[in-house]
Amino acid sequence: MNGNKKQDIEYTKKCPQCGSINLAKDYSRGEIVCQKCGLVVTEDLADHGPEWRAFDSEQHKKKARAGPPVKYTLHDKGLSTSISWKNRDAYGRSIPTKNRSQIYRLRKWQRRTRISSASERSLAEAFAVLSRVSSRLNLPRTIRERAGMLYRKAAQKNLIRGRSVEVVVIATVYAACRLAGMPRTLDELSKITSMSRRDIGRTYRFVVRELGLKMSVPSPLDYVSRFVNDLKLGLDVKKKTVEILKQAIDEELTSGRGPIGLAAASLYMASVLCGERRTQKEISDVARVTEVTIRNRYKELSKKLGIKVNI
DNA sequence: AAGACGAAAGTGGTTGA
DNA sequence: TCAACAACTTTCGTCTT
Repeated sequence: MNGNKKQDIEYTKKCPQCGSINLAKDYSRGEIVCQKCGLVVTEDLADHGPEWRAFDSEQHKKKARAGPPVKYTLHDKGLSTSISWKNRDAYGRSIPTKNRSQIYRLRKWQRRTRISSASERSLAEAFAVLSRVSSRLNLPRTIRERAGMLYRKAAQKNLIRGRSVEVVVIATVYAACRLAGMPRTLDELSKITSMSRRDIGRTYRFVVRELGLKMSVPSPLDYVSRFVNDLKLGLDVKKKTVEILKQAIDEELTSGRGPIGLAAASLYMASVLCGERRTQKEISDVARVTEVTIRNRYKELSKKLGIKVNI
């Protein structure tokens, strides 16, 4: 990274590294982060924003009752008092028996509130991770909420035990994307987090099994919108791509083939046919498959569907 | 010079014994 | 648990525009 990130850069300005204007505040870390290249532009935001994100109205009520926002890392700091188990007061005098039952009740409640604050703390951590991951992916709110719901279900069922909070959150994000018909690859997830594809996949399968989620196999059609957007292509190209893919599905050319490769190849063909041509390289960059795969698929499709593509 | 092409060898995940 | 297998990637030399 370049060394001048501490200069006075407003988050309304451009990223000094890649020039993108897509900078976003990351409340959970107190940073301004470039959404394109990941550069941390500024640290230490003056306003750390709300401690909590509300994922549904019920949760909002629960979280909103509290006073001013506090950084979750400071949760509990200086606020809790411990009550010794010895029956002595602050001066070391023994406490009269008539007050003992009162002290006992205090201890009991302290024990209870400790337990609840521990679980709330881990939820806070989870939602911080969720917020970070989903802003890196530019996920719509509905998907974030869905991932949040999945995580809470997983937490209720004690599925986090023995796993890191982070990997479970990422797995729920992966699941939520697929449920919403906007699948991301495990590679994408592992690239923006510190977890490996293996671990995310394993945790994902575990969560799906334990929560009894009904997952369907991703269709190539699910990828079209995103790729069209990323390549700034028109609506006609999108329509054409979908048309080609539907034909391919009808002719059963899709089984056993990777959905991304199929989507990429169809998009390539459609872009040429519509006169808004993108190179195989450009498409392979956004689709994250190689040009070779795009070539193989598109050769196959144009031959079997009888679609002539003149380069 | 850039893009497209395709052969050949390598990689990681799935499947079935 | 292991080997076979198909899809996909990497690499690289060649052809086309």
